[in-house]
Amino acid sequence: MPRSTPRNETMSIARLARHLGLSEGTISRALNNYPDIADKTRERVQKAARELGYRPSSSARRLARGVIETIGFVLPTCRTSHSDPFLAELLNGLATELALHDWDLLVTAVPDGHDEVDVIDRLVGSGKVGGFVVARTHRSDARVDYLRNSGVPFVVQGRTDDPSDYSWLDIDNEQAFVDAVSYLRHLGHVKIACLGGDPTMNFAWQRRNGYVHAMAQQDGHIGVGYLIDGITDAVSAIDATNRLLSITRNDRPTALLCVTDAVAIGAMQALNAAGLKVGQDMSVMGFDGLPIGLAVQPALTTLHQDSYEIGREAGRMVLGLCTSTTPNPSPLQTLWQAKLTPRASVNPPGTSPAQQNQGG
Amino acid sequence: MPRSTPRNETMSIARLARHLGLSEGTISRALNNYPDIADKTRERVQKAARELGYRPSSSARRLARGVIETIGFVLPTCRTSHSDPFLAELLNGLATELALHDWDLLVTAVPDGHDEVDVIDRLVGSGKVGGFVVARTHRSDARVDYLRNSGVPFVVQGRTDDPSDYSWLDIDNEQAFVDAVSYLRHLGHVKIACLGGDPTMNFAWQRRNGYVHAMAQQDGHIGVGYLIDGITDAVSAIDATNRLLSITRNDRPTALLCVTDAVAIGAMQALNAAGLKVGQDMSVMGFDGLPIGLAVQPALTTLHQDSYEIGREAGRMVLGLCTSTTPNPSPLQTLWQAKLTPRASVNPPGTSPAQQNQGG
DNA sequence: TTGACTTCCGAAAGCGCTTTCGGTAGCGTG
DNA sequence: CACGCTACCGAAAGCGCTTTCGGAAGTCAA
Repeated sequence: MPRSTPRNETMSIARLARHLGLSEGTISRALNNYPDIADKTRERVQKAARELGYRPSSSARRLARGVIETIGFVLPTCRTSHSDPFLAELLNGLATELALHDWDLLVTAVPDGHDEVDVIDRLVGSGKVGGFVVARTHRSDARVDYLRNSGVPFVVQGRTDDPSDYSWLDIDNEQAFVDAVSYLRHLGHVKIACLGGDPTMNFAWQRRNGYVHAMAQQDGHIGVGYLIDGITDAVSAIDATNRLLSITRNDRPTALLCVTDAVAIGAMQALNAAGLKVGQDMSVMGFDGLPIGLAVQPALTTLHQDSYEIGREAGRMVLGLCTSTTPNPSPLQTLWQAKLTPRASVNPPGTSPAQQNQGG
Repeated sequence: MPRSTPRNETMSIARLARHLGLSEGTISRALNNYPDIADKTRERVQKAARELGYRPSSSARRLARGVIETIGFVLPTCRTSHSDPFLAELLNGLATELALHDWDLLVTAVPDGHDEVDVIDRLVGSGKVGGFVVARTHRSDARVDYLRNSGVPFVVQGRTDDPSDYSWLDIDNEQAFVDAVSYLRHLGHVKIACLGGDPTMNFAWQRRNGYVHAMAQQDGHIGVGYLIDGITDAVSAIDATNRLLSITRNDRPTALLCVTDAVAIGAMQALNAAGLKVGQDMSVMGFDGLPIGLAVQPALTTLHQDSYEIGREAGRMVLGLCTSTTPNPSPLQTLWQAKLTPRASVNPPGTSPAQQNQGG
């Protein structure tokens, strides 16, 4: 079990130096692969360090080198997206990418009554983090505004209304919903409704815009009451769907575009409860590609985004900014396309059970 | 010359000292509320520090004081519980509690091909964290074994098979499933089946045991094929439920206890697909209290656990251990009770729609 | 043998903060 | 006025590491 011995008191570089009869400076340079150390010495030092379980103190190293090698991340406060699967995966990808480069991820939450920007400011000001990642951006986002003139390298997952002069990566939400509308119209749907999310969140706003623009361009008719904003979870989706169902039979939409899978699942429940068949009486489409979309009946057609990979990429980008030697690196901006994933919850209008898509 | 504007350069304690005509030591003691500093001086220093935006460098402070004030957390690797709502909430609670005490949370992931214990070891060894929190414990857990003789204070969310000599907090999973069985039997159910989770995960094992013991004690009969292990998500739940439905009519269970809400929702989908009415033909019960349980039809009876509060408590406990002055503080152990939350998915066997529980 | 290099390592000065120790001023007491 | 005492602050030694600088060997050509 050649892991560091538990009873490992403080194994400092000084002890190592004494042990080997070398100076501290030599040890340090040997361990950090400086070229002016004899190969024989370097190996001897590295071997001893390994055997004695020496680990440089990161505080001391950071202080001496003046680097941080830590990225900050603030958990979004919005109570509505509490059990947010997207976020968990994003965090996982981000942490993985950073771990692979021996950087740390400092995660903090915003306690009730505290200001989110203050929390970021403390992290940055005390030199605890050398870079930042923010997620779940609002159309106008105080965090981004703060970071923009803080001098700290940062990457935004999502964009704000004015995304020109900073680094971000985002799903092309608008295009995704344009594609979704095209897909539905291609199948023959004309009366397409939309359950939009919180309009202050940019991803929801963009998706909503994609719907509105695509409907306009494709001569689609957005019927009265077809567009319902502010739907953030399955519970509010049920309510909204029931409002759609109160529209008179002739004007009722045949397809329903939902801002997230969670909302789509709520909509499906409401349709079931009303005795309507999803995929026949009404087609339903979500966004995210959650695993549960495969479990529901019928399986949920969705726009899939790989949050884990988005997290990884966010990590790569912020590392790139932090380790860049140029004083003011130009912003990195990456746009991803969501993948339309057809399943059984969407079919041409008036489909009979026999003709229905295979789920899966 | 007068420096009115706070330069954005590094505002060190040395600059502050020069600015005020005091020594660095005095500044430090003034800011840290040492008693041997004149009130007048203290106020003058704190005012200047505030105005000039001075923030002590945390690396330097940590190095000098020999404290860490950072807690480590490793994201679980299990691919199955990827978009795990429980974990996201736990993290939120933990981060909140730590933030309130100005401690940091260092989150890391385990990249593919890396060893989880090595990851912890590096964090501990390099002095990056002064305490640890682990979640999603296995019955036999290498992480706990490592931490147990590492000397680092740590708290485990969940327990291992031998939970005697370390600090943990956990839901009383076994009791919860005992209660669940009692509840179902009280309603008249005798043929009760169970979809258990990954038996190497302790929470799943405990719940399964609760089911087995309660059935034995209450003269319940665990029919052939009634207990199915290894169900970790909605997709595998569908498959397992179909197996239950292949049992001949007379022996078929009338109630189904599921290891998690996600599994329960999969089971409900399978029952629906088979043309059975959940809450009438078969009662279904989950565990977690996810919001989506309110959105499904019928609403899901569940055993609710407040993951956010569990995270908060984990934070309190690990802070307690880390700041304890006694050299070997005795372990803190907290057991929580899950709250049985009756909803429409559970009713006495043979309930007609009219008699059914109200959802909500 | 000398000088000019090269190779390799030790000495020492930090990084920005904390904390011990000691000293000065000011106070009161006899 | 000497004494002790307290209140307050400065000097300085770290914390554990990095990095510059310079010097002692060793190498090679002339």
